[in-house]
Amino acid sequence: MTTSNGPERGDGSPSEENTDPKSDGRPSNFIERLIEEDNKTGRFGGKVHTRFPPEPNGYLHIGHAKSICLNFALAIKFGGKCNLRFDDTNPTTEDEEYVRSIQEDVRWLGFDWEDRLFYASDFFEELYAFAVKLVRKGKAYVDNLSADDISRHRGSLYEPGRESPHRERSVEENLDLLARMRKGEFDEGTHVLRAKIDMASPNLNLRDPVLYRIRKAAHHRTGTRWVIYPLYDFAHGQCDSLEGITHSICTLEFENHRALYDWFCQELEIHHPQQIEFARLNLTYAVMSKRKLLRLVKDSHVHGWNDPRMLTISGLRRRGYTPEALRSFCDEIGVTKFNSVIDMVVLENALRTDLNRRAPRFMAAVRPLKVVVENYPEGQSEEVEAINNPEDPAAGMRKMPFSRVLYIERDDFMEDPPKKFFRLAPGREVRLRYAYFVKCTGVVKDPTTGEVVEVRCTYDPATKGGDARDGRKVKATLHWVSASHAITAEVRLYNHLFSAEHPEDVPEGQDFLVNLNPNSLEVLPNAKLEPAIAGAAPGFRCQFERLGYFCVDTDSRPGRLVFNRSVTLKDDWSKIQKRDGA
RNA sequence: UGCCGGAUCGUCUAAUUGGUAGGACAACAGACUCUGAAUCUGUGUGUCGGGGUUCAAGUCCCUGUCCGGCAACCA
Repeated sequence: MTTSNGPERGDGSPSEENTDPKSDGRPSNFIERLIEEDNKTGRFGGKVHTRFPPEPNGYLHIGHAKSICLNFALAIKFGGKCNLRFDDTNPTTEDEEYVRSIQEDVRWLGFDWEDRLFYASDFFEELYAFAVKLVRKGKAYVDNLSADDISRHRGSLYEPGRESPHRERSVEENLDLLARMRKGEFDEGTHVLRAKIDMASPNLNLRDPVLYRIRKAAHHRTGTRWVIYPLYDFAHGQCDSLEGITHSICTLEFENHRALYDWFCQELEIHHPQQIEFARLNLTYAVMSKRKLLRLVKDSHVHGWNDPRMLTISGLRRRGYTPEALRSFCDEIGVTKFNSVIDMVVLENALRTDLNRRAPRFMAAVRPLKVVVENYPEGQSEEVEAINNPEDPAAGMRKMPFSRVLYIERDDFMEDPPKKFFRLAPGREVRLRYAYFVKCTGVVKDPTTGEVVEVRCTYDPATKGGDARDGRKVKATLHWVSASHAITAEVRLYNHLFSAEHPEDVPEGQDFLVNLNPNSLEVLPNAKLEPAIAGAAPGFRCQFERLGYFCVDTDSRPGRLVFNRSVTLKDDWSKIQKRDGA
């Protein structure tokens, strides 16, 4: 066997080396420029330490991948480190399951936090001490206004807020109240700790933000040890500080929180990282918010978080995406503060580019159409040699069985073809890749439906291997499989989950679900595959020639392979069809 | 009516910080081709508007317009 690249697991590693960020020296985005500036002035002693800080309340998606790549690549590029930190300050929404999946996803993407795995909950004691310090300084107070009242006192975007009647409690009373909050003496919602800043600030985040709330819920790590939990603003920056983060990179919606971030670091007199905001990733034909993804899962519009139509990392992984493709995508789209929407084809193209280079090719008729080669002896078969990967000579060759009855792709035959169709049609000759030229002599139709159920052909023995020695040309080369040797598999074709380019643009009163694409999944239970692929294991990726890149799904069972279409090949013919408005 | 941020080809993104507006993707055309793939070649009236400074402005100043975010005891 000359095959050197047979089906094997495609989830992993040997060839999937980490592609480091471009190191052409020049900063490639505004964040790198800011860091270079800090390094020049010695602001952090030339140190660069970033972190990826997910909340374990959902699965990671492609937007997180952008952040992960950014943070880890920055650390690599500047010779620093990047931590993984779970921002687990809200016990009611967080779960161990997410902690597990997030770590798996970050690792799969190719990044390593080494021994620097942190949890905000690791710092609950320190955070509490910070709160006490603030109270002692007269910069925080316990309020027992209701949530509604606090909200009402906050004012509006256009009017200043009003101070709480409890704002001027004594330090002693505040200390006492805070201690009793911690001890669990009060019910949820009755008391909060608030910073004392400025109820008239034009930045609403500075209107005495809540620092701690009472939540008598079990935390996935600290159990019932705590009944008060810090809010994001009071946890995030201080955790950054405690971990020695230098550059705290987050998305644009936290821009207005930076003033608070800075205020805490100053008042607490602790190491003060620089918060830098960038625009989150948006893609056409997709939604990205965790809330909406959760909705898709909970309402069963998809089959779970790792449904291959989901742009979660686990969904993309199952779909057949490679870490390399995702990384190069993230690199390609850049980092700015501009609220942009990336065309989905950019993502798809990143996968094509990666897989074209290294995916072995196979033949598969996913919508098989029977072809009988009339002048090929019944019961006879032979083997033809096929190239495993024309982009990679080292991938070698394999043999494919050829015989009298074959399957071709239904789309490759038309009884009455339009002008630009140059595949098989009555009277026309085409090449069966690596095998022979065949000429269509007729069709057999279903007498009731009129549907073509069989194509009749003759082959030219002189064209063996696919070459016509007489210099004869054909306009098309088709993929095919031998019917008696083929294996049957299920193939799942995926299309955009949403049919609208911007699914969230909906008329008043409707929501993004109206834009769900009813044809996002098409299951073809009777695809015919060449036998060489029979042993493929889940995760194995390959190209089905002329169709696209596919991978073996985890739903596969012995004797029953299931393939996911990861992405189609580019297809000029379908473009012509669309343009000529078929 | 407030605060913060943003605006460069269709889309994303560069521009040595005041000195030839470039790349990628898309699109189109062609070459090549045993994948209508890949590859190669070619194709662009793009700096939000109006003023100003300057020999020179995407970059600086003034002014306007449009877009996004912000009023959880979520992150």
